[in-house]
Amino acid sequence: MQPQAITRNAGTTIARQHEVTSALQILRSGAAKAVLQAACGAEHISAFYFPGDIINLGTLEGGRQQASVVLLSAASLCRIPQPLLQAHMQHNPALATALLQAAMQELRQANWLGVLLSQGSAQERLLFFIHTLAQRDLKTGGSGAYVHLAMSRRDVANHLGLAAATVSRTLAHLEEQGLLHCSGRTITLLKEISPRHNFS
Amino acid sequence: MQPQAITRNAGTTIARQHEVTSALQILRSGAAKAVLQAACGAEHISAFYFPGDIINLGTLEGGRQQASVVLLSAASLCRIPQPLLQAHMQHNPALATALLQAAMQELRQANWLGVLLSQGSAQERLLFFIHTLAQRDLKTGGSGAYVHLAMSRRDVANHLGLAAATVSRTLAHLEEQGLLHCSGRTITLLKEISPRHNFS
DNA sequence: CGCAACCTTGAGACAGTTCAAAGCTAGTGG
DNA sequence: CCACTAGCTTTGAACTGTCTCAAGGTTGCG
Repeated sequence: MQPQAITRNAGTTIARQHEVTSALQILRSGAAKAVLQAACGAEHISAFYFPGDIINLGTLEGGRQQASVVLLSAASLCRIPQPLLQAHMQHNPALATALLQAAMQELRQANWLGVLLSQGSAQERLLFFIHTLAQRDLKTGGSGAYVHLAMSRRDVANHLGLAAATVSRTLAHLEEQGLLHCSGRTITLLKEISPRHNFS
Repeated sequence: MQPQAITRNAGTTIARQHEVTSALQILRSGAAKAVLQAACGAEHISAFYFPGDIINLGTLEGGRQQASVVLLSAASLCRIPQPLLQAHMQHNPALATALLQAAMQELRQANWLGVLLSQGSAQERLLFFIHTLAQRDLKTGGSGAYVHLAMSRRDVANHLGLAAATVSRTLAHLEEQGLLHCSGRTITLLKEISPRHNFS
């Protein structure tokens, strides 16, 4: 019973909504999106995952996966079987705490997305999103000066509750303002971004 | 070191954003709202709490309170000091699991709110909200036939990402359609509500 | 090279917002 | 017990940010 290293291609579904699994998956490289499917057919991308993120926290202890997770690029995963996880938890109670903290972190992000979706303009939503990606880049050793979007405009739009056309237009507008430069899926930040909706 | 019963009046703040506390609080009666304050001054009501709900899960294990919690009516709380909680957890490992499950439940609700905020019309948002309250009423022994709103229209509007005027208008419209009857803060359900955005 | 998916841009439509005024309700103090 | 007040709710009218629809441009892959 060992942790397993796994590699998969872009487009692969690595977790399915409602699923009950017996292993925790952690993204080691690449990017993924969490897609929440409503009964009526509507879909919402509730989160994006990057290296270090836990994919299926929800399936712990017999819970069900809240959303399907689809890879946005080729990626590698680390799979930790449930029994192994439990063995570790017995030796190391801090692990349970760490998982609870991870869950609270996810909740925090979902709540801030709620603030954005309920009160932000298209521009605020986009700036916040880019800012978040840049922060993430900083934390994982990047310069924070440019951001590579792993996802399509349509995915960004869906996540932020906008139309794809609006994302396109708003990016163009931000570029006119000299805030950033945008070429394909690479965004170069030209000024400090201080989204109106700051974390706190 | 015992659990404490506490009673407070409407309007009392029973948890503050960013706070680090050393006790878990559970709502025993009454209702409350969780208010997330952004640095810019914007506020979003991320959730409403009802009897049985845990108010400050986020403060467990040195975590910080994610949002302020304000009572919507006179209420009673049960306060469980951290040491007591930990003592129980040692005897009963299932308790840690239960807390993680509670956190995942909160996350689930936040995610569904996201779907609603990003893709639902005003009518869908309201129907979903009322439906949720009715379901809650059913679970706690009510008939599910009528719903008492513990919160103001403005609070409902804020939570659903609408203007208060829109909530008022939409309720009037739903009443015209014969779906429900609305008198003050009491809503009587006249037909089965099947929101387009079903849980799943 | 050709296809399929993605992205951009324009024009028009519309749901919901804002602002404002008037009606209602519940709590307070005389 | 009633008058008063502050906040909540409703409703109207005008406005606007974003959506939808559609057409053309671009990219990348087989």
